[in-house]
Formats: sequence, C-alpha cells, structure tokens
Amino acid sequence: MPEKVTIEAVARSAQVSRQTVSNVLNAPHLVSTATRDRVLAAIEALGFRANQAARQMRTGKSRLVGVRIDPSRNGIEGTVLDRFLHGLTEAAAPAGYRVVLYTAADDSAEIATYADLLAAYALDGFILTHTHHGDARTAWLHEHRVPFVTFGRPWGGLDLHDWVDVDGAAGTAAATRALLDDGHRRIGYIGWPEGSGVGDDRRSGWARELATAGFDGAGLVRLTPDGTGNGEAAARELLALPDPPTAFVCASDPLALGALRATDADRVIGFDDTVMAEATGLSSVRQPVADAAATCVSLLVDRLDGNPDRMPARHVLLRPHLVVRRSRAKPPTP
Amino acid sequence: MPEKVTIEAVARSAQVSRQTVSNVLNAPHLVSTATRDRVLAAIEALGFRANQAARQMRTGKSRLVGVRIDPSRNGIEGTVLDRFLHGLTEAAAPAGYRVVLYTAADDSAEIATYADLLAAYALDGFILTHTHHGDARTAWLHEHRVPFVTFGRPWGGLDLHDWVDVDGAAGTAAATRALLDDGHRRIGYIGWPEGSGVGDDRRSGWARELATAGFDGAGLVRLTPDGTGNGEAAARELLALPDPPTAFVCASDPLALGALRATDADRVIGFDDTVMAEATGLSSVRQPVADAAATCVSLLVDRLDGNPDRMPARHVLLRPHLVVRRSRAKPPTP
DNA sequence: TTGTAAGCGTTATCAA
DNA sequence: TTGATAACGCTTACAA
Repeated sequence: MPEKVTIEAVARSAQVSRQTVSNVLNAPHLVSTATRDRVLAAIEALGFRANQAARQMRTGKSRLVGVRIDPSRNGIEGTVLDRFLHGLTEAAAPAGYRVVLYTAADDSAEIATYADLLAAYALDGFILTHTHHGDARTAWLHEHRVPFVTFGRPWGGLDLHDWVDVDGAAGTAAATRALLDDGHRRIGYIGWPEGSGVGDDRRSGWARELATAGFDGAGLVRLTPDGTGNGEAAARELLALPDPPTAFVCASDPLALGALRATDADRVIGFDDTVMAEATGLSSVRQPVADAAATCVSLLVDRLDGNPDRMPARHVLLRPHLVVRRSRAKPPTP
Repeated sequence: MPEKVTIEAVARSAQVSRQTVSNVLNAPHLVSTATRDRVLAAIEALGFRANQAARQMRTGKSRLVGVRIDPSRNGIEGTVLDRFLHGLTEAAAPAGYRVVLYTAADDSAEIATYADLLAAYALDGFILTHTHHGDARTAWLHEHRVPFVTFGRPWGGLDLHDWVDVDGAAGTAAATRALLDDGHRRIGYIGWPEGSGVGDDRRSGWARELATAGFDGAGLVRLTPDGTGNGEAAARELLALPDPPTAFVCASDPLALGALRATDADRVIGFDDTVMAEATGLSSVRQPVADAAATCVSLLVDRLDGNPDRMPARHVLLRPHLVVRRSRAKPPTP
C-alpha cells in the first residue's frame, strides 16, 4: 500500500502547524493567501488526502451514502437499476461522497441494515428505490431523522420526503401519440396487473392520450406479468378481437418483445429501452435514469451539506422520451 | 439518528473496563466465561455496534472493499455485472465487509481512484472486472501490495494474482454438444471480433466440440459486434452458403436474438441467459455469476484475514451451464 | 492570522 | 483475567 501522508507531514513540509493545514482544508478564509498557497503546494507535492476515519471521528460525517442492490428479479429492473447505480456513483464522487451497497430481503431486513450501517459506518444518508404503498423504510428513516431521497414516488403514502421519479404516464402517452400520428386509431395496451404504482401510472398515460385524441381504449387492455410468452399471448388475444388493435403500447420491453412475435416491430412500442429493444430494433420509452440518479444525489447532498431539518421536502418528476427505432408503419388500411 | 452506544456504555453497563469489552469482541479467549456472558448480554441489551472509524484508526482496516461499476455499454455486461455486484454484496456482508462503488473511464483513471480510495477510506482491497491483456491496474495494485481478486483471467498477462473466471469455452462446447445431440451436423458460430479474450475463449469451445465430434466448422463462423441487426445479418450470410448450417451457437444473447430473426429458436443458442433469452424462450448458456462473486469475496477475505503476503495466487474456473428453453428441434433432414 | 490543547471511540501495550 | 494508558489523524474550541 502507498505509505500514508498525514496532515502532520504536510504541516512540517509547509512549515506551519497542523491546524493551519486543517484550516486551509476546512476554512480557507481564515488563512492568508501566502500560507494557503504554500500549504496547498505541500499537499499537492506529498499527495495528501485527508483520512476519512479520523475526520469522521470529529465531525460524525462519513461522506458515505447507502443504496440497496437487488437481485435483478424480473430482469428489466436489473438493467435500469444498473444504470441508476452507475449514475449515482458518478454524481456522488465530485460531491465528495461514495456509494456503499447493501442487500435486504424485505423492508424489515432493510431497516435492520440501516441501523447497522448507521452505527458501524455512520452513513450520512440513503437513496431508496422500489418505494411502495405503506413503505416502512421511509417511516423509519423519517422517524430517526436520517436524510434520504427516494427514486420513486411514495405511491399513496405520505409525501413528506424528497423524491425523484420518472413520469411513466408521460412516456406511454408519448408512445401512444407517436402511433396516433402514424394513423393508428385502435391502439392496444399490454401491461402489468393492477396494483403496482408504476404499472398503473404507465397505463394511465396510454388511456389519457387515447381519450384526448377522441378514441376509445375500452377492451383493448391485457394485463399480465413479464414472463416468457405472456406478451405474445396478450397480443394474440387482442388481435383476435372482432375489431382488433393495429398497434400496441407495452409496459415493458419483455412484454413488447412478446407482442412482436404476434405482429411486427413498427406497431409495437416497449418501455425502458433495454438491450433487447436495441437488439431487435424495437421502439421504446427511455427513462432518463442518469438524470434521475444525479438529481437524487443533488437533493441528498443539498440536505447533508445544508441544514438537514429546516428544509421542505422536494419532488422532481422527470420526463422520459421515446426512442424510435425502424421507420414506423404508414397508416394502416382499416 | 439512533443515539450512539459506545464501548464505554457497554463497559459501564457490564461493570467492566472498556478494554475487557474490546477483548470480548476481538480476543474472547482472554476473557473468563462469566464476564464474557455478562458483556455479551450488555452488548445485546444496548444494541452496541463497534464504530468502524474508531476501529480503523487503530487497526488500519476499514472492512470496505471497492468495486468499479460500469455504464452498461453493450448491454449484456450490464445485466451480468448487476448480478455480480449483488452477489458480491451479499457474500461480503456475512464476512463483515461492505462494498464501495466507484467509476473510472479508463485504467489510469481507475488507478488514480485506487490511490484516492486507499488514502481517504483505507479500503482493504478491490475486486476487478474486465481484465485485459497488459492490464495496468493489476500491475499497480500488485506493486503497491494492495490485496485484490479479479473476475476474469489475466488473458495473456502475468498470472500472479488471485482470479475467478467462468469457463466460456465449456459453455459454448455444451451448447454445441446439445445441438449435436439433436442431430445437427453443420453448426455455425456467430461471435465477436477476434482479440477479446472472452470472445476468443467462447469461440474455441464451439470449435473444439465440433472437432471432437469429427465435424468441421470451417467457413461457418461470422464475427461481428453486438448491435442491432448484426446477428441477423451474420445468420443470413451463413444460411446463404452452399452447404449452410442448420443451427447456431452465439457468443451473446443479442447476437442470438438477431439470428433468431433469420431462423427459429430451436436452432439457436445464446450466451449469458439475459432477460431477452427468458422473454423469447431462447436457450442460453448461463454463467454462475453468484458463485463467481461469492468465490471472489472468499478469496479476498481469506487474503485479508490471513497473512496477505505469504499466500500463493489462487485461480478458480467455474463451469457455466446450458439453460434449455423450448423443445429442441428434431434432427434436420439433410 | 497562527498555534495550543482536547477529544472523537477504539485497540495495543503493559502493568497489576 | 482484568484494567490503566497511550495512540491512531483529524477538527473544534480557544489562546496567543
């Protein structure tokens, strides 16, 4: 390991006391320009980097934030979560923070982990994903005054913490709009079973856009989990209708990929713009995941560096955009 | 935040000195059973958790290991990396270690980050991915005596560090074997351009298995990067041959998905078993990523807890397995 | 503007 | 077997 350079060594090298070096670092305005430059030069020359452990003992701050990493359950989340983690790590570093990972099987296990991480490593805050109705985690963190930001709205829970989310409805609305613009009039929706905030949100965008355009989506919905063949079966059911849809908006790329086996790519739009969309030339709604991550970091860091308490909860809703692949179909002959 | 419980509080509560509590934690054999139980009870009752920063100041160990998180470039790596990170985090926790993330644009940036992470946070070690020929990172870490394990062989570089890898050749060999068992005799290979250790390795498994069975793969190879349409184009080229292949082994799921558009799923096998394989019912070779992660952690922790120096480099090669989806085709009529 | 002293929570050393 | 003391590297009073 590289031998360690302490503040003491810098002080000796710059011919000042330890405290002056510390002041250069933490309160530069207290130090004369001449000494500051001399100290800075010494820091540079020796490659000094303040030891966090020692710093933490005095300040109580670790400059570490925690994020849970999930097993990529139903796949999609995996790739989005991955981009999210990368975005967080990249945004946190320039702000002087590092990301620590943890896993947890459920909310209560996660809460136990908070306690552990807080006591042992003094994490400064957390970034939560997969918020849901009646989330025990946010309640616990709030109660214990631990700073945190969620990626995902509280979905029916109390709205008293910072959150960042992507407007899924706006995404499916844009997809629907694009299909309408291509002349489609009957546009089906293949999504997830009711009850998940994210799924319901995405469906509402399709329904809203269709209604706005004066068309009716009644009967053109099939709800099913992601999974082999599910998207295809749903699409076939809809296509077997007396007055079948000519295009599909889907809640996910796996579902869209299934629908694709029942019809062609120009009439199907997926969600999340995963590798499978890219690999098959499928149009898909892309979440601004890196933006979301950067925003989460920025909200959290604001709170950590500012006064954590007297700061109102802030909410940011980002708009996804449609990634169009292949030329879309000409108006269908009705 | 939960109020902090120090070793001092435990000592008072158990009517012993601070040092005795510390001994119970770090050298239990020095303490009588009676006092030990009393101290343990107090620890439990107060919910004491040793402060890592303070501990680190004495021991120099942070119980933190670093892992780089990449932007999911060409997609596949994203989902595999994601599973890997999850596996690492899950395996590290019971061993008392936490995972810290960092990003880096290239090797030299990563090396700069090591220095930073080591100086500021005193990370105990690193787990590296994406090893390549002439990897400057492993050289630097070795030179600075920083413990590390790589997920991936050194591919031509010096073999003097611990590594864990998946035997890609065994995977494509198994895929080839399965197609041979189904009666296929001319089996094409669609893979990545030459030069990447991983890609060359996968191709060699197909070639070897075909040769072993007494068949010839000459002319049945197409090499192309992952990307929209590439797999399809490659498959079509091969199918246009005078004596075309009846089945395909592919280096990745995106390539396989492309090939799938040129022929049917029963004759194509992908690699990495990503969501797209699952969503389309494609057979694919699955890497034991969680095993690999657990093995990396175990090798690293061994080295950290044991004597880091006098320990020979250890290498572990894990076997992937073929995930068969859909019934495979009957022997083709030649 | 700079320096002195104290203390954060832990463990290593050494004495009892 | 247990306990007192010092030290890890830093920052926050406070004094010069």
